[in-house]
Amino acid sequence: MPTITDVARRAGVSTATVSRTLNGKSTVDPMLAGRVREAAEELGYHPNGLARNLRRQETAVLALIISDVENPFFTAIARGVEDTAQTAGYSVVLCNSDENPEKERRYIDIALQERVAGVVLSPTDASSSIARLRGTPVVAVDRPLSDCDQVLVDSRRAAREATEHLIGNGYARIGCITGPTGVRTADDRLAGYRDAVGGASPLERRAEYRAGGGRRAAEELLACSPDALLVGNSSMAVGVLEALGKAGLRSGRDVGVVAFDDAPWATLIDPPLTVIAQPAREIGAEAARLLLARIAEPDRPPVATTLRAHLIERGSSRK
Amino acid sequence: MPTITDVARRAGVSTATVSRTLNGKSTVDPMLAGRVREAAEELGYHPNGLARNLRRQETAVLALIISDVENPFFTAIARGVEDTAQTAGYSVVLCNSDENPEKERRYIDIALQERVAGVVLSPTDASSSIARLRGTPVVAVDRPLSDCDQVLVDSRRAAREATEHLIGNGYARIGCITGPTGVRTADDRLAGYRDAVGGASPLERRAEYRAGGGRRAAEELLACSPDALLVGNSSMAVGVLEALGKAGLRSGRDVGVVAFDDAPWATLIDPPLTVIAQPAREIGAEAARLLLARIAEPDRPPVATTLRAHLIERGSSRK
DNA sequence: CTGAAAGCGCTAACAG
DNA sequence: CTGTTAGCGCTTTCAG
Repeated sequence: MPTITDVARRAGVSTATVSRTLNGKSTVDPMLAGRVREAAEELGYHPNGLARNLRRQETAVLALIISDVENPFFTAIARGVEDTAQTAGYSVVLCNSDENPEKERRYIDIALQERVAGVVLSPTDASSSIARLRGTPVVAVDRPLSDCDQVLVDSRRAAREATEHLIGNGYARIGCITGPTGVRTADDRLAGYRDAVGGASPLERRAEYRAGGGRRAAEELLACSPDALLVGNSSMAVGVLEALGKAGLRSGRDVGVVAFDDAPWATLIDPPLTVIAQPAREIGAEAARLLLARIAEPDRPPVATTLRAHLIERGSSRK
Repeated sequence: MPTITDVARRAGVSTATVSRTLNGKSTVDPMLAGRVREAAEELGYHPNGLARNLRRQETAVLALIISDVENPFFTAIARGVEDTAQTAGYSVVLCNSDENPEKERRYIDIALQERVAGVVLSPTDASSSIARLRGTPVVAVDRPLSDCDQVLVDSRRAAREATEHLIGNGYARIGCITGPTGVRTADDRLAGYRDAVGGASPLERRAEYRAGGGRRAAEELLACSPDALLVGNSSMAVGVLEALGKAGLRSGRDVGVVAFDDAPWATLIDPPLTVIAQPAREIGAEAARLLLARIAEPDRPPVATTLRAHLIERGSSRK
């Protein structure tokens, strides 16, 4: 791979001139500039970003570490981050920690080693890996991280409201299927559910935030004949709905269902799924804004933004 | 941020010793090694990957540039790539080109600049940006790229079979909704459709590979009263099904529907959606394997793998 | 087994 | 406006 020296030699100028031309920093004689560009073109020269960044001590790339690429909620966040980062001249690379603290740690280390300008993280656990991040701007999304910027959603309240909505619609034995213990959103959603039903209930189940988790939890819970279910996310909802179908139960009429996340398919099913829509893209956009702000001004106090989720009432929560 | 020099000073050794200790390359006196590790720990030292890679002239990261993060087909590919890359000790960063050649170009440049070990790409167009990649191992997925390793799916045949399946089930006015001209999978799917219906048809529509595109195309096509629809991907299918619903048409009975990609929700709707399932994860895994092979042996001739999609017959293609 | 020193490719003073 | 030069932080000969 050709280097700046090759280009310089070929154009008959110094490396400094090549650098200046290609970066458009200082002004360069148009003729030399022409020669440089030509030489670069002919050689198929690509600046070595490693060297450049090493020298400049900065990168225009942001890392986004999310816990599940296959979850539309997180990909929507990714879009939000990306859109606002792009317009600010940053690129974003996405890493999938897969809800796995070990993989998360690996990606954090990589982000650190590659000296990205900042990282947006949906932490798998509340604290562990954050310690490593000292020094690099970070913002947490979806789940809290002590002492840093964060963009959260008021899950607890949303869960409570959704449960109250079910109660208001005449459901009396409401179950809750949520994510694993320790995952903050899962805990919060359970807490909100309890707020509404008046404390812990035997109709609570925890499982992976995936279709399989939802299915297993629902199958188990169905033995207790609940008449409604609050479901922790849309992946789980897929499993829950499958389980309902297999048991010959119709959502709404037999078992009221409300799930977090407004999946694209929510209106396609019959009855359409009542959901708690989270402003995922906006979460991403806000996270990117906070990150950019922190990069610009590393010492400002951390800010926590909490966005609101809102209930979209559809058929699955009406008898 | 502390450097290797800081660590060396604190441990009272040379930078060379620090490097050796931390990389476990050569053997180092256990006592010195202990001091080094301790110093590194205390300082919160993270090796600067930029410097390291610059020196070593290699990175253990792969770039995966896909055309739509919000499309489950591509995220499944991502999982496939990631899983096999991980086990080989590589990490993968994901970039979303958003079907935008401009963004694709940016990400390719970044990948090159950061000197990633290789890139997996689902190209937005057949050739343009590839030229830049000379020198870096690349494998194309989902869509072809001249002169390089690729992992494709036999879309044309799958589309033909799906259309024949509809014909076999008694549908006679079959429409086709596919992606934009120039996107190879879109062209292939249309070609397969034509193979089955015996040539170009007035019931063809092209649109963005998104829900909105599917919806608009379907609304338009519905004016021609087709009795069945072959749909280019699952995002489009969402829009198509919405349009059907709005028009009071039931899939299967009124309008047969087959769509590419087995979305998780396909079995949730009524009737369940007949799909052409593509082995997305396997595509990713195979792409990663090819890439790794090429990294190891840059001069071997390009290989093209074609995987088969298969029809999963469900209710939406039966009257 | 350890240290000194060179250099990866680039940018940014600093002179000219 | 252009060239010379000194590193950015790290690894890796080469001596000791």
